[in-house]
Amino acid sequence: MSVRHSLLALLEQGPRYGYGLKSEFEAATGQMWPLNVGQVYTTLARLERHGLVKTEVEADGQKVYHLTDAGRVELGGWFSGAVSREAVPRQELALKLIFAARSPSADVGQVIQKQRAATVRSLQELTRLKADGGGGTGDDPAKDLAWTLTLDGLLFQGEAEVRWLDLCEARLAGAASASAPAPGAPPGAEPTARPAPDIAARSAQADAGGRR
Amino acid sequence: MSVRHSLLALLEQGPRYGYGLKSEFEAATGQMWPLNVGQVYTTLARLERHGLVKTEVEADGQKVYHLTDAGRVELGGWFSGAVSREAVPRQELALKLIFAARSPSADVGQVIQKQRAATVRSLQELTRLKADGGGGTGDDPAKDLAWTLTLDGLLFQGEAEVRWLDLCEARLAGAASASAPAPGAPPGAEPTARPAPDIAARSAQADAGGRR
DNA sequence: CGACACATGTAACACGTTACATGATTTG
DNA sequence: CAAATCATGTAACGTGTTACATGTGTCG
Repeated sequence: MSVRHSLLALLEQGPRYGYGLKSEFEAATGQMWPLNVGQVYTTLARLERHGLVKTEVEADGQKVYHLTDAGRVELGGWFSGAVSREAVPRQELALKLIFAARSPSADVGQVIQKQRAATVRSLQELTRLKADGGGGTGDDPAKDLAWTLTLDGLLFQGEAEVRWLDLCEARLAGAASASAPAPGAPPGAEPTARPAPDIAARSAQADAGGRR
Repeated sequence: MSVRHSLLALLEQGPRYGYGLKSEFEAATGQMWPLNVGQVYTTLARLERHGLVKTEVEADGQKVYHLTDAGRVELGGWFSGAVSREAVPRQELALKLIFAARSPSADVGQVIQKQRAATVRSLQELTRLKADGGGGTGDDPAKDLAWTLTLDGLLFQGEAEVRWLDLCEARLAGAASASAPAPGAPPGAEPTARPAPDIAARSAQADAGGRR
């Protein structure tokens, strides 16, 4: 759903070659998301099959793709509609924890720790990237924007994930102690989300090797 | 990647019928994720092709699926590895904003507002669901756990998304005023993420109709 | 009897992704 | 000249997803 619409967005600004779309896509995302040329052509073929795009063959055999009216409508629909988190990929991580919790062979706590460590590592990497200015050092403003938006998005997602993992850990510990009551643990004391700002800002040392 | 591994996890607890896996999957996720039976069979066929699952045909023609050693290894790998946000679906929303920002026909501000409104609505819906106790009213503890984890995950994701959208809005306003300098806007005053806790707790009234 | 749950599958499609094959043109 | 870039595409695979076709058994 993303490549598809992105190509339509690029074609909105005028007819292009398939190859050109690849470069433009990568330019627009600041090399954040490399795109295989092959995928451009397969996607264009599907778009053409759906009547969102039309092809014109030039004298030398090269093909120029351009948007149809239906394509313009589709693009408008993308821009005016919202992206839903529920519809999109089943939350794999939640699924994983659910099944890890009921698996005899898996240790949920460890699954959480593994994921948490990986996410924190990725957050540190992202903060580093952001501090570096995104590689381009300010040559292309569009690229910088793309980088900033993307990096921020990943950071926010990652921070939310870490907080969620912590909450899950607490919840699962509570569930475990419910079946085998822990000493001095008052029932009904539900674990709650604690605010955990600046996760990514914490030093690598503090987290290296994982907590616990 | 999710259904695949979930089925392996279910088969870890013993051989099952394809149909039974569907019910168990839905029971495990508390009906959070309905699963088409057809997909169970197609997925099982793929798993068998990869040698992660084996079939035994009973006298009456019914098939029993069970895990192979390779399947057990694969499952272990799932549990012990981390899920990466970068690899998984290209952040569609970021992509959308990037292309909306450079599209003459789209109004980025409006795209952001639309998405924000939808996300806030979904957050309210989620909080409502959570308050309701997840439909099951405590009959099945596994189901409650699944619901809690999932709902919390969606809540955290959604809250992060709203905060990110706000940040994007500020950034884009800054970028716009950079090309056409706003009066009294000191350059170098970078917009920053403000903490925005309890977004979902805000009343529906306050947000109905969108801000602005 | 008829509806419903159990049980099995196929066909078809969408999207993403990679690997491979081919050739023209440009440029160091 | 050789390498890189421009340019086009096909084949194949993985995953998710839906719609359809078929049959058995059970229970009201």
